[in-house]
Amino acid sequence: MRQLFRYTGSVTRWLDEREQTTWRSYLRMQSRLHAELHRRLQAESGLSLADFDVLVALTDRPDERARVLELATSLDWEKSRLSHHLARMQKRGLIGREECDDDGRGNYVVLTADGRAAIDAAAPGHVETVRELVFDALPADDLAALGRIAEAVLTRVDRP
Amino acid sequence: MRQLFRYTGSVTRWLDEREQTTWRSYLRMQSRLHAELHRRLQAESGLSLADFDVLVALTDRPDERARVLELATSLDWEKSRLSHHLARMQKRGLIGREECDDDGRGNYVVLTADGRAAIDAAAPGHVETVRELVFDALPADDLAALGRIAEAVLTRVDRP
DNA sequence: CCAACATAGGTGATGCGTCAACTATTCCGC
DNA sequence: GCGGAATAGTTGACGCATCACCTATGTTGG
Repeated sequence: MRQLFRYTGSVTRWLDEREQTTWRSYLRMQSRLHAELHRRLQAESGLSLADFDVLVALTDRPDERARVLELATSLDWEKSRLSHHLARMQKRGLIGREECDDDGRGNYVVLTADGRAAIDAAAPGHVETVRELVFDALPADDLAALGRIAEAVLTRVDRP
Repeated sequence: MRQLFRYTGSVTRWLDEREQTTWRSYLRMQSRLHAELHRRLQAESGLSLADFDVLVALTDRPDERARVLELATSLDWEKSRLSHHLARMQKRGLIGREECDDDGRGNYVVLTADGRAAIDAAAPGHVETVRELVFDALPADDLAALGRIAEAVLTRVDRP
């Protein structure tokens, strides 16, 4: 990452050469992978990765509808982010809103026919991209390691 | 990710249960990790991860100066993104500009004293966070796997 | 009942990232 | 040298993410 070894007097434990190489590779991979997934999805379907996630979360629901905060929880998004995003998606006709009878504050977010068509059209290509860029590139044991790594890091991040 | 198995007639090879679990874990990990690294860096130093990367790239240079497109290349950023970001960083006094004698179109980006102070103050805490959230969480063989995985995926993404 | 509080959700400002278009210089072939 | 292509860098528009704050409705203890 750079001459991080300059601060040798600090209490910080610096990264050694291998750690530094690994970290740089990870950062570069995640940035390039995200960009490429986004680019292809956008080009093939006009959806962003965020759109895709919202639509997937909606189709996961029994009635293809959900309260805004339910959706925010299952996406692990801030409600404000979701609110802004839903407004844009609604303008594009991908989702709609319905009154919530038992809670006057609430809203249901519903999948529109256009929204369903969009996710149905986008999903196969996106899955194929993920397979091509990730799963086809990894032997079984590295795949298993990836799962372990993700869970281990998540445990650290989620319990600070 | 959802009922991706619906499209069984398609040519797409779907993800099996283990692949799907792994993929979801990865997505969640990368999103939470990035958010947490950003949050802590921001709280402790007022720098964003992007600011950090730019400042690190600059301190990597012999004279702590670089042409804009050089910087863009080493960061692997689009020149437009960098241009916008440099404008914001300049407004905050983290970097400055200098005329380029041998190329009238060009600019040198230079690290200011404030910029150097900021990166010096931010780096130890950031490295410590990375160590705590990632390296301390992983046994040596998973760390090695992470390096292999990142390189394997990068090869796929970079050669389409 | 009603005041205090909690909850559902939206809004506006600001920073960030991408795209397409633009300006200004330099390079290169004639 | 000069006209067109290439290069360095910026700009504006727009989508996206976060933050702080706001409104409206529901809930609850006295």
